[in-house]
Amino acid sequence: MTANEPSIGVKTSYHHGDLKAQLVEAVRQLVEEKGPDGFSVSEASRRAGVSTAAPYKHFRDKSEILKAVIIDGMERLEQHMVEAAEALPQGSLARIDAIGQSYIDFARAEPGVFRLVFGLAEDHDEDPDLMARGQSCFEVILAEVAAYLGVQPDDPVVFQRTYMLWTFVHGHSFLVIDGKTAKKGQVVDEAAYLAAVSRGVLDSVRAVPD
Amino acid sequence: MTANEPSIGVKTSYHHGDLKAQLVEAVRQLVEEKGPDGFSVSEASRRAGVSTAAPYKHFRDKSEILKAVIIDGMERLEQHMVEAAEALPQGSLARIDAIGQSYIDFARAEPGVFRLVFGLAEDHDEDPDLMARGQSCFEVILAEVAAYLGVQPDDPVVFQRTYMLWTFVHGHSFLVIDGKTAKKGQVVDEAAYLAAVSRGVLDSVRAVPD
DNA sequence: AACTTAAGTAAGTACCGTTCACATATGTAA
DNA sequence: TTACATATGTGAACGGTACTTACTTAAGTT
Repeated sequence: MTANEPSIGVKTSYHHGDLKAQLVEAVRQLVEEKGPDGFSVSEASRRAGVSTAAPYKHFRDKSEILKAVIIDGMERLEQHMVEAAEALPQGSLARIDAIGQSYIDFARAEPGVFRLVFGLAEDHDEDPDLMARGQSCFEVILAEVAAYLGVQPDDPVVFQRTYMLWTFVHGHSFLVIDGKTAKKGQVVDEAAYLAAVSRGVLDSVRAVPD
Repeated sequence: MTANEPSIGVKTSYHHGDLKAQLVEAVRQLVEEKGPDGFSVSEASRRAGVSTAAPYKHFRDKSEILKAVIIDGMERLEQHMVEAAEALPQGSLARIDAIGQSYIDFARAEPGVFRLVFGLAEDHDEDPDLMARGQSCFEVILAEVAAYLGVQPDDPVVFQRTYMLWTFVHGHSFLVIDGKTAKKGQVVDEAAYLAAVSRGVLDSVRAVPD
């Protein structure tokens, strides 16, 4: 046992009992505190109250721990979106706006994790777990757009419009957490702004040729 | 002198002559090769053919080297945008589209640097150099949008529309380099897509209340 | 030619990622 | 219960990295 007491969880015996989950939680906290690349396995171990070698019984290497944090973040983001949608009537613009807003809110609440989820690692597209989770998130909005437009989800126009909305919300989220919008009262009313965009994308924009 | 020959530049004498610039270039290469957090000062020193302590005569610490790479990237991005615009008539939608396309092209060509420019470091918004460079980039599009809409650049509507365009292009760029669009023939014709969005944002979207 | 300063070096410190040999707890089967 | 396999912990070590320090050498400057 080290001189330091663990700062999260309790290690009551030689065996920890829940180390894997607590390491993920420790890394999540560190990522928010010090930025996506500002965490160390050592520091996470210290916070969980175990030796620096212990994590390697649960994860192959540092990047696997990161991946677990990313997947956890994706799951929470999707849940956040679903919850935001539930309160509003299906097939309504308000519901689509609420989903977009929840996406932006998540980025603001957990910028470190958000950055991690989207692109810190270069090789996301080679990992089937991550791609599947991402697809699952995308389908939440896709289903809503299909319902609003009154067509089948596999109609190409649904993908196009959903993608447009996503790029907008995604881009705005990044610019927000990068402080690029921090100049005084720009984008004062985010909700009105969102509504204008979704209206434009879903009602006004001409079809893009396939 | 180390056993390794420098891989970029030539060290003809005890004094290097151009170490600062060559370190930035070495880091730029490393960032593209190994990702934004996959570079080390040591490796960059090795590539420039100097000892690992030499960089600290030119930069305070690792983050200052990164910042130099970021500013260099921002300058090149802006130049890229300006060059793309020059070929086309001022005040035309084609010109605005070309600027957007050059932005996306840059992200595709230098995904590592692009990621660095936008948000790897958490504290961009606290650095006046970086903010000024970013603003300068933004103003390139702002001026074009103002010209297209036929109003003064300081008109609030110009900011709104420019910001909308930026979030779209920015979001799309990130999704592209993250491989999130890599599923078959989605967004087949990027140019047509861009044109539809810019048309929608600049011609169709209702005004957002201030 | 003497002095200051800019720009390099080698060696050292502290930390980090990872592995290894080993220790201890837990589960299963005799 | 006992014996053994397995899961999960430890401390010590290795090499790599960021950065500092004391020292050296080149390049102005007067």
